[in-house]
Amino acid sequence: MPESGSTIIGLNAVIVAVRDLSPRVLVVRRASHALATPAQRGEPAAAGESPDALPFGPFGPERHRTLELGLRDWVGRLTGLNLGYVEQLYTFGDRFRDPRELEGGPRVVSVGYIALVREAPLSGSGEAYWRDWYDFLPWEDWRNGRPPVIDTLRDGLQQWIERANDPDTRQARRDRVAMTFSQEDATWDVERVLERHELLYEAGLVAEAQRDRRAWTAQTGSGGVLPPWMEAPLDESWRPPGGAMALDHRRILATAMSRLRGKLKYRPVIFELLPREFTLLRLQQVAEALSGVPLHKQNFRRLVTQARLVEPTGRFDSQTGGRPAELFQFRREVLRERPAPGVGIPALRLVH
Amino acid sequence: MPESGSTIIGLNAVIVAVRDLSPRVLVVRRASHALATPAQRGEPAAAGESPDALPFGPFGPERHRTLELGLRDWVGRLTGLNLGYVEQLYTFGDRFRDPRELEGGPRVVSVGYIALVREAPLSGSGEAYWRDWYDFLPWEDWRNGRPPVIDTLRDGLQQWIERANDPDTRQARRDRVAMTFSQEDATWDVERVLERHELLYEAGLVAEAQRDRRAWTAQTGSGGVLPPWMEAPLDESWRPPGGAMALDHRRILATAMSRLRGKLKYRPVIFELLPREFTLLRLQQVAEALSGVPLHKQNFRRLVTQARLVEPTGRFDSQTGGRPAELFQFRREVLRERPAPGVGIPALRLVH
DNA sequence: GACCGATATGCTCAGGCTGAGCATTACGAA
DNA sequence: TTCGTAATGCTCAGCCTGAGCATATCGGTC
Repeated sequence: MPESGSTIIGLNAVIVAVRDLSPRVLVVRRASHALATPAQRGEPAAAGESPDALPFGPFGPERHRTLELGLRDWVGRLTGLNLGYVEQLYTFGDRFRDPRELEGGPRVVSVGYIALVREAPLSGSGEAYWRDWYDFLPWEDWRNGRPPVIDTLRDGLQQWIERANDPDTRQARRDRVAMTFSQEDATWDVERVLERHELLYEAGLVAEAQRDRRAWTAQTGSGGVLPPWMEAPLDESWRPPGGAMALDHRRILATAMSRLRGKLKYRPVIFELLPREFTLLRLQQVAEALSGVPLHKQNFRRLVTQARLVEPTGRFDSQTGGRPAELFQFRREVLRERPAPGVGIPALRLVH
Repeated sequence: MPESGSTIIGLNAVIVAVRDLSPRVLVVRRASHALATPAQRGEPAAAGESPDALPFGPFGPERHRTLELGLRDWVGRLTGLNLGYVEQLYTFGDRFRDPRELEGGPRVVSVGYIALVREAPLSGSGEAYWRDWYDFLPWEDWRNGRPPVIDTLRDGLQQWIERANDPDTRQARRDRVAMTFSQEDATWDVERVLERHELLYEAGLVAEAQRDRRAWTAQTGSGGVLPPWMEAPLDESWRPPGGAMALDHRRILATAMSRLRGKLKYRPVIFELLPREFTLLRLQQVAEALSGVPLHKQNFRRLVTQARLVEPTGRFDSQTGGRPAELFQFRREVLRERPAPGVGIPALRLVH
């Protein structure tokens, strides 16, 4: 098998903004790799087009003192954005995460970052653009109740469970499905985005699983042994939900969503996405956009005001269609006072 | 300045076990690097000895399908341990994190992992041994009330605040100290281990800050400009608390402690450190050892039993010195039932 | 054989927070 | 003036948490 043995380090950025009710992520078009058969039969990109990719930049050890500074540098050049809040997510280094490895390309280890910005016009050299992150992970949006795609997924997962011959494997699969796609909607855990995506990948239900499987068999021949994480044969009638992304970028996006949803609860990161002054409704909308569940309005207000997370400015916004809403701003002092300030400290639950 | 421009990837492991009341981490002796002046005037290692280091292994892309499998492989060879729970922590890539870079050595980017094991005799090729993690971060152990070293640290931090000439900088420093080393003990946030360590490093209060500063000036000459994160001049009478570690390994340990303390609350990882059957007191002791705070006994029991995290086995342990304690075991089914099972879901607070 | 020290285990109660709904206020438009 | 639409205010039951008091059951001692 061709394998050069070399390794290179790169950086991927999940840059998040919220526009209106839509959480957006910055993507670039990536020329489809020869082996990466464009399998996205789903909604967003027409068949044959290149899938969206997260911005990627190489890490230049001679130029950058830290990984994060390296990231800020090339993101700035690509998009003109000056990143505010930046946090390292995870380092992705699985073999064949870039299919060019199959042809002897180097192992690409990529350090993923999440960055939060207030949406601004893009300049810079790249052809980056914003896209709703639920285009890629539609089953994560429960703001208007249970998303219909969930039923499809549960069907696919049920098939995956039944495909296992061994009863123990079947039980293990059943448990995993129950844990991540809990049967009763009330216990939907908004933070398990990554676990759900990994389960769908292993079950062969997302387009990338098909793509990687084809790339693998094309390279090793159909007689070759598939790695265990690609064992599941695909039902040919299956239409993979959600927009596919290049390489393992949908997994990186899922990691970012998990992390951000978790962080919301105990750190005031949400204000990185808002202008200095905002109404409480706007704050709630952004919290809902990110967490993907509707929140109880009065309780949400009570939460953020009683936690003294925000303070009134005395100014008002009259463009509401009803009674004017007071404008609030983030109270920085809260950082000194409370150990873990965040929105939805408990409220990130479905409203019934 | 010598700088080769090359980069290599390695793996660091923070392997944690709990023995009696002591949370332990696996370390190896590392030959002190020429530039890394042995500055540990603190308690544990005699001056001149090499500091402890976390186990480190190179990543071999040709051999290992994933980073984690690579880690399991060399840890197994080094220690004979078969790692159970393993989780990626963070990727460390700051310039000069390995002082050999100052002499033209390569940039070493290290992916840190935390692993939980039940303590077992060490075999394998290495001279690894267990050490109490509070030897390295003594200010994190509040199980017997406020640790005395806290007063020393607050003194040092006060000096650091006052050393700033600019009033804004002074206020920023004051805020940061208040946030991490909260003045009232009641609001001590056990999860901010990393933030506290980074603050102490920047304030020049831990031995590694001295060491790195000396290495830097030795290389660039005393006239050279120090990087901003090393600006603070050191008070010569200062005795840095806690045992120093090689390179940035104390920072990696702090990252692991932060992550583990946070995770305890919402994932049942604690059972990775316990035998299959245990008393509730033992469970509490391990939770206290990791979180570094005493817990209210009756409430702790109520928490874990009412959350149905454990189930009684009907067997008893009579070695308690008092009434025999019933043995319990982890209830795996809880994973399916509750979205975020963990011990101390709310109880990780000081008992008054 | 009763007593004591030590620990496990059981129970209660006040206070705070959460989920949920009802009520009132204040704008623009008809 | 009325109506539609939001913003904002208020209440209340239920649950969870912090804290303490009470009881059970061992080994060892007198």
